[in-house]
Amino acid sequence: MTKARKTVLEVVEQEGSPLSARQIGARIAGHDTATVYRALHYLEEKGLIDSFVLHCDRHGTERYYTTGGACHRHWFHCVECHRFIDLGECVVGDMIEKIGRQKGLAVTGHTFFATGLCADCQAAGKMPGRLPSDTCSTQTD
Amino acid sequence: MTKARKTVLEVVEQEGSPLSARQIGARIAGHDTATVYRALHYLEEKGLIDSFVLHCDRHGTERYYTTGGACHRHWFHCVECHRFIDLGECVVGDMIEKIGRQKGLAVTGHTFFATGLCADCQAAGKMPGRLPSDTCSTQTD
DNA sequence: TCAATTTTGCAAATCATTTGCAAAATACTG
DNA sequence: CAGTATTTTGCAAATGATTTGCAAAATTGA
Ligand SMILES: [Mn+2]
Ligand SMILES: [Mn+2]
Ligand SMILES: [Zn+2]
Ligand SMILES: [Zn+2]
Repeated sequence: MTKARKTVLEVVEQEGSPLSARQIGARIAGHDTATVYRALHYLEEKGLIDSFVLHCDRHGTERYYTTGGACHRHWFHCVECHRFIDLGECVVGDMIEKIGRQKGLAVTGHTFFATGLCADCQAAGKMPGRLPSDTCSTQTD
Repeated sequence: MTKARKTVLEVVEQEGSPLSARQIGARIAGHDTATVYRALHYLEEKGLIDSFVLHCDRHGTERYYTTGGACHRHWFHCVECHRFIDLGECVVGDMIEKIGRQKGLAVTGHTFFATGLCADCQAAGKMPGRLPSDTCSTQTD
């Protein structure tokens, strides 16, 4: 494990919630974007991190990385403040495994996440279909 | 509803399984890529189609479009032949709604799909972690 | 210590998707 | 219907995330 890869892994593990490559790069000093992406590929292939692709109006289509391993989790993405909220350990794995087996499929992976408004943003009076004038107050990088 | 938009909608509805913008464009004669994308945005905003973003090694990160409306479904993507297989009507909507409510979240949408090997590709002796020399026999566009 | 292998930084390339802009199509109005 | 306002489209150029070629730097191993 090289220093760059270790650093990327530590950033992902310490954050706890999903991070984009751009966000990871911003948290690392002195490493090129290509190195970050190559480290992410390496770590995912080793099973040390997981990823999923999410599209939101503000950030477009980006891949997000989380800690990997046996106990994988799923997330909620607030379309207003763009924070991720932990939905807990996977509760759909067994379900999809069973459905797949009924159809003769060998399920090796799945992607699951929800979107909407977090509690804070609801309290702030934001509506799901918000105006473009609304700002992104919490997530700037 | 303009002709271009109607054509795009018909292509999506007639296909039944998810299609990428590229595939949709290939099924339509005489319409620019930009027009296809703009039609897709329009149709999705009107709730006539749904979409999700999926990443696979062969096709990279692409957005896939399906028929929209009340009864939405989820899909399995074969990483070998790249066909989509219908997993039936959504069975996670209520579940995630409940989990969200417990955490004070206003869930407005979710993405859920599985990946692996379809029955045909398993029978053909393909393994989930396949070699780059394996070819994409069924999906060419 | 020296050659072989792997990793990195930098710049350029990819590729899906978006956007500016003027022409074409459509909707409206008198 | 004619004339004008609004919307949509085609084309080309721009975007932005991600990938890749290549030579230098770092690491490995004998
Ligand atoms: Mn976001
Ligand atoms: Mn595919
Ligand atoms: Zn929020
Ligand atoms: Zn298959």
